[in-house]
Amino acid sequence: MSKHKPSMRDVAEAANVSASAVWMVIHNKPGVAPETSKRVWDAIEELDYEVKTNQNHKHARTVGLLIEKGAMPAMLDSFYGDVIAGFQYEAQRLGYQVNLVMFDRTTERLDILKKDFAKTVSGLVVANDGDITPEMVIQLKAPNIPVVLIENHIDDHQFPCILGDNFMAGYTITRHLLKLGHQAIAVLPGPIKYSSLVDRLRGCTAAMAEARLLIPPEWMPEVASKHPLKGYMQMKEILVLEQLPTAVVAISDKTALGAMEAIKEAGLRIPDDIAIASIDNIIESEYTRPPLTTIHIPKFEMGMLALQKLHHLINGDNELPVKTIVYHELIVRESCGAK
Amino acid sequence: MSKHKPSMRDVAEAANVSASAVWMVIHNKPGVAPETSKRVWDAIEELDYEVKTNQNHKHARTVGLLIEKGAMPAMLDSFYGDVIAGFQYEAQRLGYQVNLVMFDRTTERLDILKKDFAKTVSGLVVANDGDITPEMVIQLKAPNIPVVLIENHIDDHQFPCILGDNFMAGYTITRHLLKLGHQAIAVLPGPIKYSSLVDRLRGCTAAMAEARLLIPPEWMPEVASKHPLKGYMQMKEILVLEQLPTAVVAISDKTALGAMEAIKEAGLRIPDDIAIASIDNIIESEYTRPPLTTIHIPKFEMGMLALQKLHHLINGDNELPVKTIVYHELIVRESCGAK
DNA sequence: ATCATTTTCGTTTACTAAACAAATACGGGC
DNA sequence: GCCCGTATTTGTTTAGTAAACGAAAATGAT
Repeated sequence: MSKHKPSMRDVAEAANVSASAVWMVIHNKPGVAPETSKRVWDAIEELDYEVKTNQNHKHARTVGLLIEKGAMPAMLDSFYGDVIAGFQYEAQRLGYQVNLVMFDRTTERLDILKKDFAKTVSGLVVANDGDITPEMVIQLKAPNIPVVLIENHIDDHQFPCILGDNFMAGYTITRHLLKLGHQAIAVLPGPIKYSSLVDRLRGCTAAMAEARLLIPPEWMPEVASKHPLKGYMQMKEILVLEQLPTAVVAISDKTALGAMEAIKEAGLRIPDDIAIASIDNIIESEYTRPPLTTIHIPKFEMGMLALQKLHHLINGDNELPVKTIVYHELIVRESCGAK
Repeated sequence: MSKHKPSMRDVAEAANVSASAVWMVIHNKPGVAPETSKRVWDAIEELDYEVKTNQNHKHARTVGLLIEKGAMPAMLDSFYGDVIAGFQYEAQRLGYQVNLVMFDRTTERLDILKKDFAKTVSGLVVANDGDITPEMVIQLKAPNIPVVLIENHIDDHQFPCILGDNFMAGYTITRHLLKLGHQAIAVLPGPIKYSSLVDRLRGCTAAMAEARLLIPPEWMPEVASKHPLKGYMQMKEILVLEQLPTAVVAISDKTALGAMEAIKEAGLRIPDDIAIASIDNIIESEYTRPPLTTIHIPKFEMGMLALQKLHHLINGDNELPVKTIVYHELIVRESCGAK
C-alpha cells in the first residue's frame, strides 16, 4: 500500500502503542514493560523499520578508549585487562559503544586524531600506558568532549581521573615490611613517565623516612629502558652488591615476578634470605612460588568508575574535576614470611 | 458533605487532575506545568488538605552534620567555616535541611546519638574535628543512614570521603622550598589524631627524603597539647636551638600564623632569615606581614561535594565508596622570598 | 480483645496525547 | 535547473493519566 519508508508512527500503530512508546523502547528508557518492548521490536522487524538512534547517537553513545600502541598486549595485560573489562562492562550496561583507539606516537599525527575524535566520540578515556605524555593529553582536550584519565594525573590541569591510592599503597606495603622488622629494604621503582608508579615510590620513601631511613641509591636501581623483564634486570643489579637487603619492595607485581626469578636464580630463598612484596594483586601473584604478598587494587572497579564518570560528564551534570581514588587492601601471602 | 479528612484524590478532583499529578506537585517532581501546579496548590489550600510529605520526608530531607563540641568556634573557623558554607549552599539548592550536631565526648552517649540519628536524619556527614575517633565513626555507622567523611579517612573501613590532596600538598609545598635552595627545613606538624594533617606531613617527609634529607627530630616539635596558639609554641621550641633552619613548613595556615608571630618576636625577618610556607589558604593568609605562601584548598567546594555525595547515597545510586580528592593550587606570596 | 479482611491512601509503573523542533519534501518563481 | 519560502513529516520532549501496588487504617467476625 504505502510505498514510502515506514516511520516511528507506523511502527507504533503496528505494535498498538504510541509513537512515544516506540521511541522509549528504541532508546531503552525506563518505563516500558518487557512484554511491550518485545511487541515493538517485533513490529520494527516486521515493517523493516530502520532504527536511526544514530545520527546524533552513533557518536553520542560512543566513547573512546585511548591506549598507546606499543602496549598492544595491554588488553591482555593483567592490570589493564581488568580495567578495560570493567570499563566495557559498564559501557554495555549504560548503552555505550567503546571505540578502542591504539595510538602510535611515531606514525600518527595528534591533531588528526583529535579531529577524528570530535566526529566519532562524545567522551574519551585515556589509560595511562606511559607513552602518552601530559602534553599530549592536554592537546587532546577539546571543548566538547570530556576526558577522563585512568591511573594518571596532571596536577596543573585538573583533569577528572580515576586512581588507585598509589601513595598509600607504597606507604602501606613498606610499613608492612618495616613492622616485620626489616630495615635493609631495597625498592625497585618504575619508569618515571608513569605518574602512578612515581606516587607509589613516594609512598615507600615516606614510610622509610618516617622510620628515619633513606633508601641507598644502589638499592633503588632504575629500570633498564627497553628490557621486557624489568624487575629481573633490576634485581640482578642489586644481587651483585656486597651488602644485600633483607627485603625488597617492587613497584608492581609484574616487577616482582621478574625480581623473584632473579633471586631464585641467585640461589637465595624467599622469604628466608630476601622477603619481597609489591602492589597490584594481578592474578598471577597468587600462584607464584611462594605466593606474593601484595596490595590489591580494584582494577575492574576502576574501569567501571571511569565510564561512570565519563557518563556523567557527557550528560552535562557539570561537576568539578576531582581525583577519584579507590580503596585497596593488603593481601598477606608467604613472600614476606608473615602469617 | 464529606466529614472525613480530605485525601489526595479529593484534591485531585477539585483541581481537575489525577491523583498522581497531585503527588507530583507536592513532591515537586518534573513534568508538571506551573499553571497546573498552582491550581493544585490552590485546591490544597481550599480543601485544607494536610500535606504529609513529612512522615518519611521531614527526615528524608534532613542531613546531619556532626562536629565535635570542643571545636565550637569551628563554624567561624577559617577552614571549616568555608566547608560548612559550601555544604549549606548545596543543601539549600537540593532542598535539604542541615541538622548541625555538636558532639561532646565527655557528656554524650554515642549509642543514644545514633538512635537519634536513625529517627531524624537520612544521611550523615562527619567533619574531621579530630576528637571524633575512627572507632566512634565506625560505631555510628548504621545500615540505613549513609555516612560521608570530610578531611578524614579510615582506610580499613572504606567510607566515602571528601579530602584535600593532603599528601601532594605537603609534597608540593616542601618541593617549593627545596627548589628555592633551602636545605635546612623545619616542619611544624599537627596532632596525629587528624588524619589529614598526618597525610600532609608524610608529603613533606617524602619530598625531603627524595632530596636525600631527613628532618631532624628537634626541627619537628610536637604540638603542645592544649595551647591555643599551637604554631607559636612549636616555633619557640625551634628558635632556642643553636642551629636554626632557613625555612619552615607549617602544617596549616593557622599554625603558620602562630609561627610567624614567634619568628618576629625573636627579632628575625621573614623571609630573609627564615622563610615560611604552609597549607590551607585561609582568608587571613593574604593579609599577614609578609603575605603567606601557601596552598589553596578549595574548602567551599569540598563542602558542596560532601553534600552531593551524600545526596547520591541517600537516593540509593549505590556507587562503591571512594576517596574524592579535590585539586589544590600553590599560591606564591612573599613569605618565601620567591617572586 | 484478637485476628482476618476490606478499604483507603500515598506512591509507582507503564503508558499516551499533544506540543515542539529539526529535517525533509514540495511548489512556485526566476 | 536552481533558489527560497512554506508545508509536512520526522524524531523527541513535555505534561499528563489510568491502573496497579503496598502499607496502614478501618471494619468485621469471632
